[in-house]
Amino acid sequence: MRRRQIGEALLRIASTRGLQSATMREVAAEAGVSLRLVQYYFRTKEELLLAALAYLGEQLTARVSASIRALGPATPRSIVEGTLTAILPTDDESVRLTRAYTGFYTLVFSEPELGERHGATYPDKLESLLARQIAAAQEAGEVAAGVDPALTAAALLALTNGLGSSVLGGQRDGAAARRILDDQLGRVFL
Amino acid sequence: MRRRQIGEALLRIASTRGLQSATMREVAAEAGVSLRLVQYYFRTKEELLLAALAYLGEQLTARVSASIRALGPATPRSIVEGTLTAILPTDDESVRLTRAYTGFYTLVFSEPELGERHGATYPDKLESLLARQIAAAQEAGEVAAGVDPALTAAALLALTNGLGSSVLGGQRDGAAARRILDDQLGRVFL
DNA sequence: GCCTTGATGATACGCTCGTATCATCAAAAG
DNA sequence: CTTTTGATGATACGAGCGTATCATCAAGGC
Repeated sequence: MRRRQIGEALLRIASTRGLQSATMREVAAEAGVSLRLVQYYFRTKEELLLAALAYLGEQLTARVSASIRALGPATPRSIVEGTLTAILPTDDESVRLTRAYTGFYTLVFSEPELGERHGATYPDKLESLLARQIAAAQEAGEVAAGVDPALTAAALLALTNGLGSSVLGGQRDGAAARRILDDQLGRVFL
Repeated sequence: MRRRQIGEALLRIASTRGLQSATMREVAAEAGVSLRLVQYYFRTKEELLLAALAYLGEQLTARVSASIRALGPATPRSIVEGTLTAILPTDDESVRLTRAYTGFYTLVFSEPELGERHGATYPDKLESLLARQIAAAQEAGEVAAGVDPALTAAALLALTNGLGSSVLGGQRDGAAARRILDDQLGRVFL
């Protein structure tokens, strides 16, 4: 559909030139349509941003589940590892997704209404999912008894986000970030 | 001096309304001077941003050393802990600094020239400092032998940055972030 | 066959931005 | 006393932004 085509164009701009370059005119050019058409399908820019954010969410969850599936049978560890490595910007697709996502994340800092209108509980859901898997692994004896699942899940997710920022900032590449994450995962899971 | 007064005004805006609201006119109003005066002391906006970034760096390093000093005698662990907790947005000052810093950090994503003109090796310096302290603690037997100082330093710093983002994003408060960080520190240091 | 309606184009409006220009004025220098 | 120079004010300019307006046109319902 036209809406999707335009929304994807915005995401493409957000992951290359940055979300602040995603003006109505730029989005129209990127999508190969006229400015009028963008306005026709999205009455306001906020509407367009919200739609694009929804598309991004779809792609993100699709990537996470694909990454979990790629790690073989679903064990607590494979779920945790698959989730975190899917988020880490290691290949082209994850770099694109992470770039676009952080663009929206920082945008919400200056336009809090956008976040409210979206219900951005995405990180919280991920975190509780991870905590449940760690708790399950702990019951199965794959995680040391002294580990607090909630604290550890939060730490792993924050670590992954921080590593992602450092990769996007050019401080290290995806492989190095992956090594750091794997090292920490190896300290959580026995 | 006038330059400092104006630069601090920009930082104040960056830490409250966000860096993208720091227009020349807003900075002038915040500093209580005319637009012309801002232009007089900073010929271009980039010059102003660079100067403000330098001021921010000063404040950041000052806070880090104060936080290390506050933890008593300088041991490897107190240095690591002081550095990381100084960065974490737990009180008003650190929230201000972190907000402003992430503002600049994300700005560099869209204007890479700004980062080049500043030599933003700040995170790398912090990371190697932490790695040295962890290695020293390891030699003193305060850190398990199986720990890789470089990987662990990177992980702790990325964790702290990720926690900072989550605090700024309203996902948790500074105290909760502090608990997560302390938990991880307790797993590194015996 | 007309007429409504959804889709598309061209263009304009009002605003804010960074920057530039012109004028003024106090104080220091000669 | 005059002149120079650094500091300050008022205002303008051109560009880009989101949004709005007006016109056109193809297709489907009656």
